[in-house]
Amino acid sequence: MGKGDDTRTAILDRSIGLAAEVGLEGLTIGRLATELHLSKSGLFAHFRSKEALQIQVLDAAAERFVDEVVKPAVREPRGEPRIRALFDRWLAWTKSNSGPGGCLFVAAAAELDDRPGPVRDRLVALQKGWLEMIAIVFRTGVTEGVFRPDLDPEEFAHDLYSVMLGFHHASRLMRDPRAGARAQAAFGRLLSSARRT
Amino acid sequence: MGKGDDTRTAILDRSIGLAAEVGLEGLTIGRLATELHLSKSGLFAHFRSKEALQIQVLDAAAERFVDEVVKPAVREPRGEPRIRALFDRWLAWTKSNSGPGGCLFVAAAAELDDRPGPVRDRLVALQKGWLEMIAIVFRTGVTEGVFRPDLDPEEFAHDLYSVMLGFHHASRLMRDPRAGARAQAAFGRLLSSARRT
DNA sequence: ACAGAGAACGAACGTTCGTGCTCTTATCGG
DNA sequence: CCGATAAGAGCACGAACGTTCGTTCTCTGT
Repeated sequence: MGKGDDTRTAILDRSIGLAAEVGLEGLTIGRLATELHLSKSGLFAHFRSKEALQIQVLDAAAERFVDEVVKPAVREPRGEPRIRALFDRWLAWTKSNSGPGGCLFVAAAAELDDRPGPVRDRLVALQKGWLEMIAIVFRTGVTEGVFRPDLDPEEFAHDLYSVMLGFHHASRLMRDPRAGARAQAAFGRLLSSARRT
Repeated sequence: MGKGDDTRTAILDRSIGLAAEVGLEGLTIGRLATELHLSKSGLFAHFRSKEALQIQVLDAAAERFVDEVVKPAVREPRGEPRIRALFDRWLAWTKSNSGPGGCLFVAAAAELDDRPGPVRDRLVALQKGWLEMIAIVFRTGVTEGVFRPDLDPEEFAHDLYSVMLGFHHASRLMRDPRAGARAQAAFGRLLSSARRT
């Protein structure tokens, strides 16, 4: 504990925002130090390599994501309300993440596509966890009798993620004001095709 | 013209592959020169700045995309065959683009999300053109009477692009062998919901 | 009061970055 | 076959990169 942890938290905080803008590779220790009024070496000492920093940034972002998106959602009633909360909060997370940059995970996903290494491995693990979370929520909806039992929960998760990616693209890159409405519409169609008849 | 154009083409060729791997920012003149057995300065002379190189890389990739995806697709019959050809060839383009890296445009989209400048502007323009192309193909399907006239063609384009993004994510990052099948399934659902009853 | 740990500093390292020069070699029209 | 012109090499630059080092504070526990 103590002061060091506060600094570390502040570093990771800024890193998340910065990495969402310029990527995990574009994230630079020098710039980070300047913005936080630290020396490069002092900042560097908190992590012993840039790679370690990148991984910890991913972990910190995931922790925040769970707090802001997953936890509140699982407090909603099983079935449709819960999955809708998941979706709505994910949208809000992507929109905020404040200022520029969009969602760190989406940015990192494209960046680490084909660059093997521990950082990529960590991201894949986190994404797998998130997709599994969606699938689980869907499955509980099935056992509750509101979703069709003949559907593959993982495919549902995949499709939902596609909607989210489409939203990110339309809103962040294309700056399309209809992005939100379209994401909601696509989500609605996905839901209604998953509902038990 | 002469030899210079051959070199330029070779540079852009390698640049497209490299940029798909490491991004347009990660694309480096030094590495490019080494791989192509050129001097940094000799290579640099072809473009007068890195930014100009990045833009020309985007343009070159777009040109190739049109040749490999759009042109063959518009030779297909109007309506469903044409839009299916568009989709299938896009999938093939994303898979090949040979070796690692995936689709340059998807990578660039995430990278340039919130980084203003001429490169981003160029990418947005190209993406807008591509989305418009999808919408136009959809519209001709409407006038042919095979697609529902009450649907928004641009929304259809948006939804189709979402499917593509989902495929890219599942296949490139997650290395999910079911990515192709799921993309086809999602495409099938999108199509059947767009067909006239 | 003193020892030790933790946190941050400034300076420097070897590399690589993009970008300029100048100079030499190839190419091609008259 | 020659001379203009295009293409590329060679070299150097300032800046930024990640990383290491030795040092200096400021706490905390004994």
